[in-house]
Amino acid sequence: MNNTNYPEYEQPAVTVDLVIFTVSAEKLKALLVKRAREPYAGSWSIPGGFLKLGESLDDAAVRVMHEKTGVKEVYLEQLYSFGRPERDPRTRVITVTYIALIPWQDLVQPESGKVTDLGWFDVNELPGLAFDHREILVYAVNRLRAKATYSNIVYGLLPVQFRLSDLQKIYEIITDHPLDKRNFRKRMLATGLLKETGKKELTGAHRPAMLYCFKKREYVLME
Amino acid sequence: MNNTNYPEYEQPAVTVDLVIFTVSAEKLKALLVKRAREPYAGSWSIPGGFLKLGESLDDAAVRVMHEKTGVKEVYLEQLYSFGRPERDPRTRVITVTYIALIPWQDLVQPESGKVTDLGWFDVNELPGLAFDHREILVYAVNRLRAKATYSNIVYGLLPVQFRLSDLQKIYEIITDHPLDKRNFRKRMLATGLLKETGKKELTGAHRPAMLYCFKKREYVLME
DNA sequence: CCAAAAGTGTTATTGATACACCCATGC
DNA sequence: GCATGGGTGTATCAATAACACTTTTGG
Repeated sequence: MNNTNYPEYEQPAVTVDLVIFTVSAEKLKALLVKRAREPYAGSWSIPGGFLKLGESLDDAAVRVMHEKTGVKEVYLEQLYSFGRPERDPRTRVITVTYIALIPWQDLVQPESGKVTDLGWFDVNELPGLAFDHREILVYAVNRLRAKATYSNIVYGLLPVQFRLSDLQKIYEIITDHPLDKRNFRKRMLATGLLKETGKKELTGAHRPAMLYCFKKREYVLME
Repeated sequence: MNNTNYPEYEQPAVTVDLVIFTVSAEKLKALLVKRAREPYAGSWSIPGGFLKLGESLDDAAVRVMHEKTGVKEVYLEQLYSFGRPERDPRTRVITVTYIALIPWQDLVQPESGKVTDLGWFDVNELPGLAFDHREILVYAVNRLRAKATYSNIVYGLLPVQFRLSDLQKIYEIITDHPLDKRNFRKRMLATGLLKETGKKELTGAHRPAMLYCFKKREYVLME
């Protein structure tokens, strides 16, 4: 024993892994990284990295987010910690996972042009994933679905200004249920979280839509 | 670098800490341990321990629970992972925290007879706590409050058989709101999660109450 | 017969759901 | 003028909330 009462035996490694969501082309998608090295070389995995000793868990999540997407200001929420002893074949690794939400419009190069080791995948058509990353991703999708129904979490998937039909579409994609347009609008406006911008959408061969924004871009429980 | 692609620099320590709840004497209480050693020697803290390399996070939680209460079969749920670099003054420690619920009646020696380094504290009258344990405890209470309103989580605080008034009292204590007796009973029976046992409470100078139990003692969402 | 907790229904209010047509624009 | 999505109101139904007295037992 040392005099600090801390164990001297080996400690597990700690990583921070992210399930980064966006919505595009009517699909809920997650960002995956193709692994370059063993184990699971060539497999897709969710992005992550080792926790550095000086940084908090949240800081590590922000760092990984920035490394993979170039974006810093996003919705981030700790999801769960996974730590089965066998989840990494080499050594003991505890992973603290996060959900991140990013508006499709904020991505620097949508559909990852020439970068082939990064890809956005429809969460309903996932490739084989390394480690226990499928379990993590499924857990994240369930959490996102649940929170969409009782919070304004989807603001993280929308640009600053949006049409009510954009908002409705996001809800429909995440929960996979169609919504009634009139009831949806009534309910959303009743929350008091939205504000008309006064501006109108210009493009499109149809009546232009009022653009709305969230009064505060922060997580709030609804209803 | 080694050939496993794992960092050779120092890893943080990983602990598993528990917020163990019970309800007694009309109060929601948490189990605290008086620290024997520095840092925070003499302060109260939530029970916990270092993760062993061969055990899962859940296994570690069960182990700590058993060590402190002598009880193994309890409701356990992972709460959150805390990892501010300065949260332990000596070295980097990530803690994965859990909530545990235990029926007062299951405790071997209620009000911890001669054991003075363990104590049950009203969550509204907490002593000074070591590390960031106050933050963790407050977080746990909020989670328990929230879940009480939309799940049957309170089964973990009740013995196998109980009166509907016991159930109501638990809800009132956790949420700190009085409930209407008739509406409460209607709503609870409507969930279909309860079953009459046929037995009746015997003690007491009043009409004996029907005893109920949960059809399944497992976590279910309500409403 | 008194104290103590158990048990039991109805009404009013509120929120949720279902549903169909006209409007403004670009081409 | 036609195709496209934008925008609006009412009626029904379901869930929730408010509310007070009778019953059974022990002492």
